Amino acid sequence: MRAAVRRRAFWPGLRGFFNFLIMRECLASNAPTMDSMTQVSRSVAGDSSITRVLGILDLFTPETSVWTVDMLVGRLGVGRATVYRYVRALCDAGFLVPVAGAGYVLGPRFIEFDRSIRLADPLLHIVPPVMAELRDVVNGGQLLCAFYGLRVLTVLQDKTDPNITMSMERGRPFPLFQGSPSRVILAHLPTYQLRNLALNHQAEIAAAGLGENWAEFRDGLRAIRRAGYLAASDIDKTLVGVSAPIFHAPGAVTASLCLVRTRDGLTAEHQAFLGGVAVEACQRISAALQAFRPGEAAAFPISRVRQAAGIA
Amino acid sequence: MRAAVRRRAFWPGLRGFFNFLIMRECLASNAPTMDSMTQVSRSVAGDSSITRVLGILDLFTPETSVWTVDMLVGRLGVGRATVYRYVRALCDAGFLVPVAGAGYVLGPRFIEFDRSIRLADPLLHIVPPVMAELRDVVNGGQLLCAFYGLRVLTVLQDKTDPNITMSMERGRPFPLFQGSPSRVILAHLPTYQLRNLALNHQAEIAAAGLGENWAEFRDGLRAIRRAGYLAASDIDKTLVGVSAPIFHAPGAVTASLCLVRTRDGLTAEHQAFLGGVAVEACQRISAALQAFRPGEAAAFPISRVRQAAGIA
DNA sequence: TCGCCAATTCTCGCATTATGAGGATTTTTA
DNA sequence: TAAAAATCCTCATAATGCGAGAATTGGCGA
Repeated sequence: MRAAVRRRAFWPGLRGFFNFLIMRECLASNAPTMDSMTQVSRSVAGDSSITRVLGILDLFTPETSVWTVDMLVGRLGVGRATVYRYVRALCDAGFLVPVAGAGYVLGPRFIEFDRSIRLADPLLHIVPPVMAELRDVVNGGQLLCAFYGLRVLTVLQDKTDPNITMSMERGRPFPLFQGSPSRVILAHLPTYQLRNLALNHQAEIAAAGLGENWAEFRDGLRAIRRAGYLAASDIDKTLVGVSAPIFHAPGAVTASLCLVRTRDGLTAEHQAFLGGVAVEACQRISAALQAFRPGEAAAFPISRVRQAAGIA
Repeated sequence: MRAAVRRRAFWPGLRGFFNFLIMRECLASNAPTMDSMTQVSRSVAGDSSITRVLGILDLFTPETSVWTVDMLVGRLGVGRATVYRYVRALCDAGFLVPVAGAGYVLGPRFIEFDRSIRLADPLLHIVPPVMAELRDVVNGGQLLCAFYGLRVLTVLQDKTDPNITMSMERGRPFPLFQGSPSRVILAHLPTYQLRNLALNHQAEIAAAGLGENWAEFRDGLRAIRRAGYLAASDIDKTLVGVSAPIFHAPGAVTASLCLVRTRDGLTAEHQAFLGGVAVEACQRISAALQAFRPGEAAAFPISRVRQAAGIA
């Protein structure tokens, strides 16, 4: 009750700030906010104190980046003491930080872990020089997108054309079935994975126009695989993304490189040219990746679609 | 047992890769690896399944970025089923991802959360243009360091002098009592916070040469506060960092800007000049921060040193 | 495409430990 | 310095996390 008073004291201002941020981002790209889409598919968890604690972190979005204990009590439906226990554990681990007055925000641990991932990622050692080399040829923008479990997200960005306002900086998630970076990765997944996906995500696949049934889905992806690259503009309608796959082992896709140009006046020939550039670059990247330490099986994330999940 | 066989199959190669990374980093900066120092002070937690689960993530360092279930069983001393339960919760939340064969690595959630923090951080909207403006004046490097709870870490970096090899990119933690960015923040903390720090971290303060007792500690920091900036080269001996504080509210320090130059041939006059530049820039940044949305109390992390911790 | 084997999940009884209410403490602000 | 708000501590109760083994699934080779 008392906290509610405090909250009102600084909340409207913050809201204003974050609305500004969101608007800025939405205006920058013509794409709708995709975060919410990926956010939803995440809450398939069971119930235990552990999932409840981890679930708290999901509440901290750019739109709602400050949570007071009282807000959490209301949201989680558990006692105040329990919320304090949860929050304390997360604070001790550095995942949350208290802010002046009251409330908590995401903590420094995420920034540190991101660095840790960057340091350990061979892709980020190999790709930057390739991107720099391609910069003038592409004359637009480039994205490196990694495949994590069942998520695709940008891990590296390079932009030259100031007219291209890509809000696709590191950390921005892609819907699994939309955008050329995702779909070109999808196309190179092993068959049994694709079958599981078709079983578990039929509605989303149909909604993305990837086919109404398994045969259509499979054949569509096979066509992409045959072409070697995929050009599409299904996320930002004013842009075209030309993506090719990157493999950490023969037949094992792990990422994709996406060359971005404004759609305006881009001929089919030019698209094909960009496709060739992307494929050639990705072949070099893949080779470097596999040769990084000779004879080594690298540690790259794999997809894991649970069959049981589809039955429920 | 069977997993141990698999592990041996790919482990040596990975070790080689990461040793390479670590070496590369240590060679780049002449500074000792500080991560371990900050790592240690983190494990003050009690014991519960929650802290145990969160503690698992701490095991994933750049040196040991892949953990198999069997390794975790050995390390945590809990049953295999329990480890699977923990790992599953973390995977479902996106904090871990299974890799081919066996084992887990840090997941995409950290990359997404880092972006979330970047989007919500007013500093990252205000400071880049200031850094760009200072680039030619400084003619070296610049760091923006944020104060998170009781941690200081780099959140933004700008480098022009190629001779300065700063391994201080985003996410790199600073020891609380070392380095000019940390110490200049320390100097502007409220008195009761400093008193708690002096109680709880006496040994570290003495080790960092900040005084053997409360009076020395306080007076040293007061001198820094009087000067308005701090020049030091206590982390990388070949460099000098000149730092000034940034305030999110009058008297409430939240970050620091650090101008970096090679120590070689840097006169006292030049140091004073850089100090003036830093102070002036930070005053502008602070003003912008406080004016970002007029009349609003912003949500900045605060330090919270628990008095009870000092008694134990 | 099928089948095998390792990797993961499930089942269930038991015991540890998470929970909530309210009071004690600490932190912060005036 | 003192008052108010936020955070933490204590303890009895009951829920739920734990471990061992069985059952299942997913990944890889033929």
